[in-house]
Amino acid sequence: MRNNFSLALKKLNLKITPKRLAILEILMKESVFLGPEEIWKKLRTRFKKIGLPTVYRNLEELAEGNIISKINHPNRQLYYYLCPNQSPHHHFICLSCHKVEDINFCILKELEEEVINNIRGKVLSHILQINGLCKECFKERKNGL
Amino acid sequence: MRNNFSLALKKLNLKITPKRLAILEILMKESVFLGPEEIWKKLRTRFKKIGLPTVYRNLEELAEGNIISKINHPNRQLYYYLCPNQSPHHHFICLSCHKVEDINFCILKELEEEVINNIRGKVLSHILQINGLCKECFKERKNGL
DNA sequence: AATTAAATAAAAATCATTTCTATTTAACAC
DNA sequence: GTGTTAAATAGAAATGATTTTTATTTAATT
Ligand SMILES: [Zn+2]
Ligand SMILES: [Zn+2]
Ligand SMILES: [Zn+2]
Ligand SMILES: [Zn+2]
Repeated sequence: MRNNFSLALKKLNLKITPKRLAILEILMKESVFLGPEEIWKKLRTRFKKIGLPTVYRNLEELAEGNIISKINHPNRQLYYYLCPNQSPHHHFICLSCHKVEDINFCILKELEEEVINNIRGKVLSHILQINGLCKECFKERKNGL
Repeated sequence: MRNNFSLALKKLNLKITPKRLAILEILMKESVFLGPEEIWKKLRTRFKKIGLPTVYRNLEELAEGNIISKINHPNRQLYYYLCPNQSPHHHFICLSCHKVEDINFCILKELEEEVINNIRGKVLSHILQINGLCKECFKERKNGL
């Protein structure tokens, strides 16, 4: 996987730096979305010198290059997620525990058809995200915990 | 329509203030999404005393009450839109001229089915938005204008 | 080893948004 | 209309996540 990352970074003309790889490794281990500050804290256990702006910058570049995906959180802060699933799909995020799960369909085709036929414009990007409570968090809330 | 607004505000236990109605009137006239500062500038032609925090607060309350809808802009700033279309649907926004157009389908049903069957959690909210160029802006860009 | 452009640390700035407090106003009862 | 009360507001100030800046370091290439 480290090799895949290196390859992906090469393709984007991003240098393969230890910190960049560490950010990807941290994200890869997680099934929840993480914010820049959380990632920074984890990085600081491995690097004695690492600035928060470096984390912000790298996350932005990686998202720009579609290696990681940005989460649309209601609190409007930045969160990122590295999805192992390569096929086009969308995400369910748990607002309680931050777990990300795949929604196994992508509506891009239908959307583009609609936009071409009715709006006669061009699609540049689309957001589809479901916010809710995962199985475990929903159960807990039902039980009043 | 002013009466409809008053009724809607009543239902939300929000007082019917001139400024609140003015914000709704401004948004109703527009086919583009507007930011708090743009709305504030328009309001200042009618009210000599009006604070920007009042605009922010009101927009938030109106969005919370589903009278207006929040736009998900890539620049992550706040924008709002008052849609005349009451039926459940989603929006195409033009990143160039800020026009909002309706996408005439809502995928809430399919999403909930997927979440119930596969994720076994609860849907609290969902975002579907298409960002692109409207007919006019797309034409302009094609022509290299 | 030398070269060069990209990446980084650290400090500082930014600026959209929110909070705070004293004052005003809408809604309601009389 | 007058009085009462809770909500709304103005204005000033604070907030804090994110971005910018600049000098230094490092990855990649020769
Ligand atoms: Zn995924
Ligand atoms: Zn959860
Ligand atoms: Zn347009
Ligand atoms: Zn609409």
